[in-house]
Amino acid sequence: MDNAISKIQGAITRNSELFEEVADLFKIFGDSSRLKILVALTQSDMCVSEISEFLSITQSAVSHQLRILKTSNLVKTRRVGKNIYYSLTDDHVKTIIDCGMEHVTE
Amino acid sequence: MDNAISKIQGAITRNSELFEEVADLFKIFGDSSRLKILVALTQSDMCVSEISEFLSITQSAVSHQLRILKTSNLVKTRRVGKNIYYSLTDDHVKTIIDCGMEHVTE
DNA sequence: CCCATATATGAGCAATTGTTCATATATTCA
DNA sequence: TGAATATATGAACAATTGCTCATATATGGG
Repeated sequence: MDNAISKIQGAITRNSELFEEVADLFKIFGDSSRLKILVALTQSDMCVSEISEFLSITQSAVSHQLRILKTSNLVKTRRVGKNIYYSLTDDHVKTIIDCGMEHVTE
Repeated sequence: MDNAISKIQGAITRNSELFEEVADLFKIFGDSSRLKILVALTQSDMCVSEISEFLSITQSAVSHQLRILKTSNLVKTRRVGKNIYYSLTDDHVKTIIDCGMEHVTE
């Protein structure tokens, strides 16, 4: 009696694209540099050089990661003089991170 | 006045290992095969061949993914005759997935 | 306008990842 | 016990990833 199972299969196959999107979202949170950037941004907007400094990685590396975050609409930018400040687009980000934190910290 | 920033930096640097753990958790959800397996398991326990069938990937590939899920304690197993049934260890998994789904579906 | 500073971008590379194929292990049934 | 079935495992490989280096772009100050 795999009727129940085949219903599940149906639901998942039918929404395959959705799950791929969700997986892609999680993938973004799945790198510690990006995660730390996002965590930092939940506390305060920051510019590239600030992030680069506290993560101890190259400005270039930070820029690359920020581009990924921006492309996926998790962060937005505003220019202030020579600096470009990054901030979260919404607070889903914080919710998701908290969700993961809760699991890890039991 | 980067006092605020340096506090954030401190908090993140101090908890660096925690964030790496959290990132590793998200990484697991960041593959669509694994995600779909987890989603399926929120609905019903399933054995390897059932999963393999509905995901349309090799039994071997499923086993490999299940091993990852088991190693990270997201799923547990029980043997029933020739089959090994996989189930979620707790419902944090569902919570996390729902979190991500909510963001994607706006 | 030119120079210093801030950020972005592209190429290249090592490391990691997800899959498949072949094979090993384990359990049931005749 | 031996064949059939279910699952696990290891090697190999292509694809992806995250970083660095070099360089491009853009802004503000003198």
